[in-house]
Amino acid sequence: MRLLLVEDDNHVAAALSAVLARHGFEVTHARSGEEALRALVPESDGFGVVLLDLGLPDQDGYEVCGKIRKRTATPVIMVTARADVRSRIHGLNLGADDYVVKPYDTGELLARIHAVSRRSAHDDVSAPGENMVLLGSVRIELPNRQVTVDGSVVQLTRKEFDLLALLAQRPGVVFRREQIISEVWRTSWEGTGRTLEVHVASLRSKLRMPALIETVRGVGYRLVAPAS
Amino acid sequence: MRLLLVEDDNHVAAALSAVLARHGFEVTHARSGEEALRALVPESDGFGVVLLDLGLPDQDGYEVCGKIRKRTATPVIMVTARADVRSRIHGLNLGADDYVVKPYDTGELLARIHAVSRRSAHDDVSAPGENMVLLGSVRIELPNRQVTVDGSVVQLTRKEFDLLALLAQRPGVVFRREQIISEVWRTSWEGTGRTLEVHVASLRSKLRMPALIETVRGVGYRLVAPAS
DNA sequence: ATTACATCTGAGGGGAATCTGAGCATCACG
DNA sequence: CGTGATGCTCAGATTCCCCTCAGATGTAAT
Repeated sequence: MRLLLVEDDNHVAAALSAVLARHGFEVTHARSGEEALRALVPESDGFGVVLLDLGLPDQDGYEVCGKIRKRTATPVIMVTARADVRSRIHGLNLGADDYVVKPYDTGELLARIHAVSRRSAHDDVSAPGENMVLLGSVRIELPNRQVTVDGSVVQLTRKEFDLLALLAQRPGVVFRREQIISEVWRTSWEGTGRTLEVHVASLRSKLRMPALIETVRGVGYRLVAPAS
Repeated sequence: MRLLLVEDDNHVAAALSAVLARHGFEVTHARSGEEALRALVPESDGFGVVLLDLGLPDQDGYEVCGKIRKRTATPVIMVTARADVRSRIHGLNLGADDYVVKPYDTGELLARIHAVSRRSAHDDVSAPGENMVLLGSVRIELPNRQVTVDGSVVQLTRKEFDLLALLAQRPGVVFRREQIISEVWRTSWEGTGRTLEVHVASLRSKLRMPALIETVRGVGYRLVAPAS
């Protein structure tokens, strides 16, 4: 599995990389927040997990985490010397999947990496095998995030695609609103806005097939399955 | 979201339940490993996360975690006083999603619960057979909230479906009115309204099989088991 | 800085889902 | 039968949920 290590201290990074490599990880090293974000372009990232050290020179580590979260769904483990509870809560609420305080035990870190990546293994869209979904005239290519309707490409934004991809994982089954929000937005965040509806509306209009996404009143949404 | 709290100390459980409830969780309390496992029967589980205290009277907490993992994909957060690294690693490698050491900060616990449930909002891969109930010519598909009678789809509203799904969990057994109301309406009100009757009536008419839902005078309702 | 776009927020409205209450039907029991 | 208790039907009234829209905020590229 590929792992992105964000850490400004070269010595620490080298030592940790060695350990991780010995346990089967393919480590990429980023020295700054900017470098990390550049590596995480959604179309080509393929990282299974991000190890994010908060003591970065160029940006606030929390900001970086927030930006990562907006860009991809790749799980993030924060690593930092800041042990106080407030920092932990802040980090976790920004969408981090775990928060480890230095100094940490390497074995535990490894166990936590495994725990986190175990969870998101399902969502992995890196294997180019059966990662295409066909629904009537709509074709969804998960790996390259492309959608075509009647053969012509439709440009979807990041959230639009994530939303569609989620629903397309199981056509016909109903996804609850909260479920969709936590999967697509991945941040504990109140539901007072009309955000989800807006994105659904935009999707419906772009796919030129409003009936494809069915709203299940009081519950959520689902894709209508092609006649079975 | 539903949460299963496994904790043998009633005082601790009560206090924690209150906090969790105040943050929007619907808490079920299990006092032993056995009780927890009984609550996690696939058909009625629906828990978003399990909080597992390791200091249980009847079984070793780690074993319970392993058994839970074999039974469902519901995320597990271990809570324990055992702080040593070896225990943490052991727990995480057994399939726990997070490991929190007592005494913990409640806010952090909440943040971790959110982080964990966020990550795994959907992954219990469901065999279609398990989540489908057949009653004569009526077929109920739980995941996609669809009901068909003689092969043709019947549109049910939210309450109608919830009500039918509840009764269908145990065909033949009688559900008491109050029981139905607290399950479907998730509130223990209901003084004097004719609400339940109205929904039952509507269900009967939509299913075109009035005899399917039998009213048990003075008690409640039940589905008649397919008599054949 | 400017621009283009993506995303989020809040108000307003419509329509389905749900609730309510009164009167009617049915049941259990004498 | 007669009677009270319980469940049923029906038609508004009401609530709730979702959609649309228009602008505010945020983000990435020039």
